[in-house]
Amino acid sequence: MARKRITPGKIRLAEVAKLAGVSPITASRFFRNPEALSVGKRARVESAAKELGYVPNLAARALASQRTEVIGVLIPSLTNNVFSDVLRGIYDALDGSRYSIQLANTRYSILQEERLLRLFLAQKPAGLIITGINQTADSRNVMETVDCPIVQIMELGPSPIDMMIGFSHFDAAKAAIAHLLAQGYRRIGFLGARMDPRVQRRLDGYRAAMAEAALFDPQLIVTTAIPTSVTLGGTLFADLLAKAPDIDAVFCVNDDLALGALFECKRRHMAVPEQMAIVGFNDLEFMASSEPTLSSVRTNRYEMGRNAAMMVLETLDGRRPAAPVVDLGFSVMERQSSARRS
Amino acid sequence: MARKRITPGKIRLAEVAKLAGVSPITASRFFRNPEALSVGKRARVESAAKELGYVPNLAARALASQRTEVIGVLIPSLTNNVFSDVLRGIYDALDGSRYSIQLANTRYSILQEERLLRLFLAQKPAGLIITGINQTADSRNVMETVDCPIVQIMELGPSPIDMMIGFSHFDAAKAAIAHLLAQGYRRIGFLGARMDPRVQRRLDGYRAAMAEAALFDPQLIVTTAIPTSVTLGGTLFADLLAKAPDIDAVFCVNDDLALGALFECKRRHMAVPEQMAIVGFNDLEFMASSEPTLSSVRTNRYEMGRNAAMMVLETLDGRRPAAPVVDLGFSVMERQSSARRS
DNA sequence: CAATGGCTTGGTAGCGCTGTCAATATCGGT
DNA sequence: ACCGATATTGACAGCGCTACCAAGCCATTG
Repeated sequence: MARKRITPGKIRLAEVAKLAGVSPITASRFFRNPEALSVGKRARVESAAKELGYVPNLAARALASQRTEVIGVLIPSLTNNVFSDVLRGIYDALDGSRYSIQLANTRYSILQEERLLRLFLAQKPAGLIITGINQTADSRNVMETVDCPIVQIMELGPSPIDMMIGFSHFDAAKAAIAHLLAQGYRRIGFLGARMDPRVQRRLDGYRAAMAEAALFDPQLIVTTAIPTSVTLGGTLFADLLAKAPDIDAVFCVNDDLALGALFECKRRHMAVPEQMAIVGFNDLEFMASSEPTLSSVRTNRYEMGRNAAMMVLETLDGRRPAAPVVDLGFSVMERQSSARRS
Repeated sequence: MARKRITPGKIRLAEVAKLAGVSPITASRFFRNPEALSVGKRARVESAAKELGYVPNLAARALASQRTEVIGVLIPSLTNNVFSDVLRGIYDALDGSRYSIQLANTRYSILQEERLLRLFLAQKPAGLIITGINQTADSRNVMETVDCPIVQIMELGPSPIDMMIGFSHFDAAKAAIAHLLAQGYRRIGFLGARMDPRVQRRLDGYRAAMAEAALFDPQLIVTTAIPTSVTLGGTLFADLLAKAPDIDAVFCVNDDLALGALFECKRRHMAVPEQMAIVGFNDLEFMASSEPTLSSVRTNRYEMGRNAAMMVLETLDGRRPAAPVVDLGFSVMERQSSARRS
């Protein structure tokens, strides 16, 4: 026969309830919905809990209530600064709430993503934040059957699973090119790395803008599947120059590439922007303080993370967010590196 | 009387056991220690689980076993690239294991850290990874009484709580200064931001190296509590030049500051390294591809995270790691920005 | 004054799994 | 063929909390 597995010093809800002179269930209610208690008992339970240093056992709570207080977050990369900003927003928004974060890294693989998704959803998360709109069909199915708020972040698309917050990468890239065209640049190269779906859409935006201006030329495009880096920016820029020596500007799908291109220009003693204009994407902090300062497309990454988490919280609170799809927009930061052609 | 709360479609361990023709407890054992089963039953349980798509309920497991399969990770910042590298190492090491990560951000506050620590430890984590060696006395007490592997990362110190992996920030800074001295630089400035304990120790290393060379001068030091950024690097460097216009080199406590200083030099048309040598810290990727390339102290951040997680895993497996304290060292990457003085 | 209804509180059972120990099967050695 | 030792398997209870229902309490109402 199994023995009583008594746990000596541990403080359980029952101990708090006894000290407060109420039933365990009333004490339990105090932690979930204090409003439901009479003022007197509320105070008694509160002080008893504090006196004993009670910390609820989350596993027991999850088992009994059949739900957890965990919000799953799926992002494709931990290295990319873009996602660290988003993450910071999410953590900040959830700070102080009773929810915690379960983070996983899909490494830009939608199959990996699907696997992680199943893993997460099996534990009944309170909510889910997932990157992008390119999930596998199975992933979508799983998400549609599950009953928890889901926010897709980073971009916008036609059929949100539940909620969505992001901006149009196509429009953002197009606006960057429009800026360069307005400044008088004509042979505008394109540098792309990693080529994930969002980068792909930036390429589409570039292509559309160039085609509209009747300036499109496939020779101007250099891309690679290799993950981005400053060094890679230099290499790709060199490749581009080899293919199209007559370019007068380059649009980089992110700021690391742009910085690499800038350094490569310096190495070749090419004047920026006189001989070569450069525009990046994301507007990381350093873009505003380089020499020359680098133009970029500002995206609101921190707000994206923060709002996504807040949308989840609101839904969990029963208050449906004002809009299920939020466009955070972007703005082209026009700096020295793309100033008007002399 | 309470009703049977039956959950219709859900697959529980009992269902798997029934299909496999074994008792639930045997099925349970399969998931925790397959070796303990006979080959036949092992195969039967395995195929039954796969057929039903069984996913264990972690909350129930945690409640019954009185422990979780979560490794807590406490880091001071989500923005700092340094920590994203460490995190990536941790995630990579734990990928495929049954453990998951619970991440929290202390925001460089040891009080915040203590609060998060209590929160974590109350849920009985399988292990803990914590940044640095400057915890509050209470934090230390809590950690010493708890029974789980704990790894302190990022630096080394005299009295590890349990395990420790890092390097000497003091020695690393001293080596950077030694390099500059060897190259013939004499008036070497110091730029510091955030000034967390590790940065402080780098300052100590700088001070010691300069004092040994009889070149120490407090006028050469510029620090601030403001979080680091490239822009700040430019600003601090300008401050330093105002205080000590005769400096011939500058040691920056991180690479962002170094990059900012480089840009400021360019803005002032100061030749690097002819008029001003620059050395950074951490050796982020871009340091090797800037123009000129920037010297820095390479630290093994990814390995630090990876090894820390592996040390936890080994301990949980009952295999005590070879060494409880690991010094990952550093290396001074000598590049153009600190080449010999002409 | 009984009936009604809202607010609070409590009792009971069970969420899905595993720790402990006991029982049974297997095996080599004498 | 018997013994003890080892490898497998099973029974039971309970981890700490909450869902559900019921009951108690009080004020209001016809």
